[in-house]
Amino acid sequence: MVNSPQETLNDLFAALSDQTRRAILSQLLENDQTVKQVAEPHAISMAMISKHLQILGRAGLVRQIKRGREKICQLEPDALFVASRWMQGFGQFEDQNLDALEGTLLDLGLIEADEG
Amino acid sequence: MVNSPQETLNDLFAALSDQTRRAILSQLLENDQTVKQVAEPHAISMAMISKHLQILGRAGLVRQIKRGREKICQLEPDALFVASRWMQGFGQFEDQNLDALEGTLLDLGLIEADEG
DNA sequence: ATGATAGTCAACCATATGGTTAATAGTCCA
DNA sequence: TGGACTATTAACCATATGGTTGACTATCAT
Repeated sequence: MVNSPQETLNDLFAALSDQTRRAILSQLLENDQTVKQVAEPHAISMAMISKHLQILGRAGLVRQIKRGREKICQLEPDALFVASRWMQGFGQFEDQNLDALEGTLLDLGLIEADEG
Repeated sequence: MVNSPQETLNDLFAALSDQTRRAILSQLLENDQTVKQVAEPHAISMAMISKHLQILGRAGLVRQIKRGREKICQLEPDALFVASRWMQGFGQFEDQNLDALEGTLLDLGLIEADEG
């Protein structure tokens, strides 16, 4: 079941619309963590953390790798790029300039094409 | 009642998590529209469009100006910048690199400041 | 004044979400 | 083997959301 681009954006933005989930992403930016470790700073149940991680997983923002009885959670920041790209359609703010820049940079060979 | 930064991001991302609302933003990117005009391409009731516009308004993405019996809806793209900025905290994806690169390129004279 | 038009509000429905606690499935280890 | 630990699932609750229809307010035009 491959999601449509619209559904992908729905899931992405919905995943980002909760502070706990954004905090989890920040934690995972520092380093990979087990579910337990992810839960630690938050005053909510493990069950809820598990659900949040599911939502982040559905959005493609977090990957989980089973290791023994633990599960390692890793950030997948490329998913954010999709959302960022969508936003760049809305000209006036500075990212747009960066977007325009990308083509130039590719031409100049200063960056690599990594179309996800 | 000033929203906390977290609540601001909640509202922003939640507003973006619905395709109808994203479509409305795209419409308003083209030109300002009355509520009626906003509703036209969508197969849902005016009441629902009104609600969507409320949510977009709460997120700071759309402003409404009353003109006679109509209400003109205008895009406020600066709000997107807040969300975009938040995303840029997540280093690994290329915007960040582009951002860092921009200064270098300016130094090299390969691009002009604030180019379109 | 009357009617048509633009927009919002209220009541309602179904479903999703953030949260809980309790139960369950795996895994590690003494 | 049995207990401790990690993580998910199930059942439940309250609230929010996307949607409807119908009533209502305000404005425009004849």
